Amino acid sequence: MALGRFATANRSRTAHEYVLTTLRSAILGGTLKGGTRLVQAELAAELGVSTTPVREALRDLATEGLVVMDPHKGAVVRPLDIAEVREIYELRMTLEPLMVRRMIASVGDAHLAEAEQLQQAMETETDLGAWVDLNRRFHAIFSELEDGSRLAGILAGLRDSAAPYISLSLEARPLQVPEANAEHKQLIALYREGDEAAIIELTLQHLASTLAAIEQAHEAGLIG
Amino acid sequence: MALGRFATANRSRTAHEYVLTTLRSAILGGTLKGGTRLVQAELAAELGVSTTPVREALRDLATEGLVVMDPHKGAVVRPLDIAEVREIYELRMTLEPLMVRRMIASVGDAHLAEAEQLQQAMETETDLGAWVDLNRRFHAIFSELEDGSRLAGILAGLRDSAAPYISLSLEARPLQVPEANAEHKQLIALYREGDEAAIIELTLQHLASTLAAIEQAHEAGLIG
DNA sequence: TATTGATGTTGCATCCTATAAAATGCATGA
DNA sequence: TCATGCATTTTATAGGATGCAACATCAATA
Repeated sequence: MALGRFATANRSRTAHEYVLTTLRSAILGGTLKGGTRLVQAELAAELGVSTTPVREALRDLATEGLVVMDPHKGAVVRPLDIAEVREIYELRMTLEPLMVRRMIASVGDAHLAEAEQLQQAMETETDLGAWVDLNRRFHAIFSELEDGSRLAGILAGLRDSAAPYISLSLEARPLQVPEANAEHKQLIALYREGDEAAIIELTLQHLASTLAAIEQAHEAGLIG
Repeated sequence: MALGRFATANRSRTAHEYVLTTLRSAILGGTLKGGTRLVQAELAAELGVSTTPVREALRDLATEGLVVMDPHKGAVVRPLDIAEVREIYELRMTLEPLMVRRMIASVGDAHLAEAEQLQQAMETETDLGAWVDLNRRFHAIFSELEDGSRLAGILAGLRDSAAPYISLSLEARPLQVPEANAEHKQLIALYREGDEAAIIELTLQHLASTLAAIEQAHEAGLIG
């Protein structure tokens, strides 16, 4: 099942946590596609732990919404359909503005400098997987400002659920990358100015264009 | 710890599910108060299962946000503070209108008749615990119309998290009950008419007044 | 203050049981 | 005779119990 790539870069405090983060990365990154059966014994053997922490991790992913579990039947990677992606984006477009307002209040120069560094790295990054990872870290800088709040948790869950689709969409239409780079640059500038309305507008526009790209890729048959 | 009252009325398919629903009810109903330590061995003995399903249930509750778990430290019932209650209501006031729009589209006469029955039962109910349960079932009729959607899941989580506070607030200010009864009656009428704007307005007003009641009870020192 | 030891509790591995789905055999009807 | 439906067995896999090891906490001591 080729989880080794994820399994190595991971020094968790507990086996359960290790399995959880490994599986989550594999699902979000698209390595584990929707519909894949997740057999406890197989995963345990592959990751070098017993089935107990694997079961716990699968349950966590189930309540997070990334896998589906039925009693005595087992766990399956949740196969999102396009309707659910649309709902996720509807909710994000409703909630992200609230998040923006809070982040403006708590963002500092250090954060913006860090964001700028990542932004520049993304400009020159050619590997798509690496770019996606940088992108995640970029947005994490802002999200972590409000870490621990309900809103941040909900949005994180929504973003995670749509992440596999974004990866696929980027593969299908790589020209989205320069667009996103430009938007990130603009975003930093707007945060420097503290222009709330403009940030919200840019955010909504970014979400709308991402959803449009996913839908196009879906209609073209590039996404299940 | 007196979980027996919940433990009996529960015929789950798995021990894990049984523990999960039992603990959740106890937390939502206020039997297990915020800050209470949840020791796996104790719970297992009390519920007549081993520690394995208990741990799984605790993890579920942790990702639901009802308990906090630290590695090797254990689980504690999450002590909500008033700030978090405010955030929950802010989010609900943002999201419930979306939910209303969907529910109007899918509600039928049978649902409204069922809601009316519950509404009438609540008019005459004197026991507070029983009233709270009827209230939950009343709102569940509407929520279940959209069951399975992301939005419904998020809202269910938010409502659950605030539930202990609502219980406490009702105990502190029982006059909220007739108010709520009147609002429920009005709600049914508005759904019959399909008046979207009015339903949303009433919903927001209901949320605002509930939050105000909780805050008053909090300021009066009746709520931790 | 730092260190060490005792204690309680979690976390994990192993073994066993319960369950659901698949496979097999049998009977019945065309 | 063959196909089809039903009952029964088999097998794969999830769920649960138990025992032990790892860890955090706190108290006692230097």
